[in-house]
Amino acid sequence: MARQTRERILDASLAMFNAAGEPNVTTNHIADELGISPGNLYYHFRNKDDIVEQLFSRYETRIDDALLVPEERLPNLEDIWLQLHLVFECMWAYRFVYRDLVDILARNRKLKLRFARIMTRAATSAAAMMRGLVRAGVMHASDGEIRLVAENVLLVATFWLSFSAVRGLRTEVESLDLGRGIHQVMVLIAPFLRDAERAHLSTLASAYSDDATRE
Amino acid sequence: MARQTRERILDASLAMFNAAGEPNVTTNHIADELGISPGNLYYHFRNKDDIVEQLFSRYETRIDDALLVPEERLPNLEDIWLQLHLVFECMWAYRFVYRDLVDILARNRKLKLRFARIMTRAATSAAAMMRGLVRAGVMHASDGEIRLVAENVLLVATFWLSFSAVRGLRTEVESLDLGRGIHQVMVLIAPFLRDAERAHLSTLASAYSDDATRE
DNA sequence: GTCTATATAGGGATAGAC
DNA sequence: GTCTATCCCTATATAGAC
Repeated sequence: MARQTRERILDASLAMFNAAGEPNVTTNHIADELGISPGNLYYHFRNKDDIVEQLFSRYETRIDDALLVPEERLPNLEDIWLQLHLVFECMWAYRFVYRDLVDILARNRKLKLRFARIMTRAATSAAAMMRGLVRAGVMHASDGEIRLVAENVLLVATFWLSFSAVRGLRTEVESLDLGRGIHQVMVLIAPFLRDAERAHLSTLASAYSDDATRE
Repeated sequence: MARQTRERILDASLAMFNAAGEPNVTTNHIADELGISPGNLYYHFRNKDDIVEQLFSRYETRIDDALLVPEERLPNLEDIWLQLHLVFECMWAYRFVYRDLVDILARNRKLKLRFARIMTRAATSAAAMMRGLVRAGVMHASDGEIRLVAENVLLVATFWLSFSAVRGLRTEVESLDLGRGIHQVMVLIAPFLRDAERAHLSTLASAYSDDATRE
């Protein structure tokens, strides 16, 4: 049953970190939630940071997978949309990482390095996708433009959940907001698309944009 | 001397919050730094939140001022640049607010409401500036495009400092990064500019873009 | 206004019994 | 593997002397 308890601790920690923010959840809270003793929790994990790092490893595996660029053929808009969907689903599942990103990484040097690597991979992936669109004739942009836009894609994606939490008055960020996040990323590349594709995009977008910018 | 001590506490708190993050600075740290007793600190402020709220009020006054849109005439690119500069300088001065934004606002409902108001003002200001550029013939964009781009302007500006801290390996965000942040915001509107202005912009930008995306 | 001393609470973590 | 008990430490906050 050791394995099971360990997993239960990780699952509960993830849920509680996501709900309240990692800094606001103590090891005692986690033990209470599971109905186990704090001592038991510390039998399975060295300390709280150990739990965070294990969860980060899960996250890392999943985001690495989501960032794989299919090399077989030239990408189209649907490919981008699909990949963004995978990435945003992953960010949503591990949103505690993004909620207190700066603080978490500042307190843990190892995680900072690992996250920096993910960002580099993401930048490469985003630029590759856009260069694919250019080669496919769907998009028109110079390498310099692509580099700058890719950086903004990273930024918007990374902080979309935080932005969503802070913008407006809702206390809870809802899973619904993911679609709007994907849309806001697409807005970054829309100006560089061929007219037909841009029109196609704004059709897809109208579903989201209805209540996109109200407060 | 009461007034002076109060101000000294606020100044030291701001510096320490900015340096280490508000959650990582205790009232004892602040008292130690100033060479006063914790009791003295609590004579001047009800609690730590009181200090945070007073600093937030300073920030609020300054950002409100920076967000004022000059109504006299149609804006040009330099006006945008200047306003962004004022806004980014303010964000830099009170960067502790942005470093742990989600957590701080989640823990203090009043601040959440006040920040939401600032965001609404900022969105209005950004959209107004862009509509001004359109009327001046410098920019070409529909109202719908402006609304969406304004939202991304808000997001990039709000989280630029966090992004900068998390991207790459430097521990410290430097004041130098402000220029790059302004540049990344300009990248958002560049695709909608007339050719002449876009060229002008990329000339201004070359100073920043040299080491913009290295890791 | 400022200090010293202290109350109170909570979090992280460990020892040792079972 | 799990629990009970506990230690240590730090943070917030207050009381009362000066």
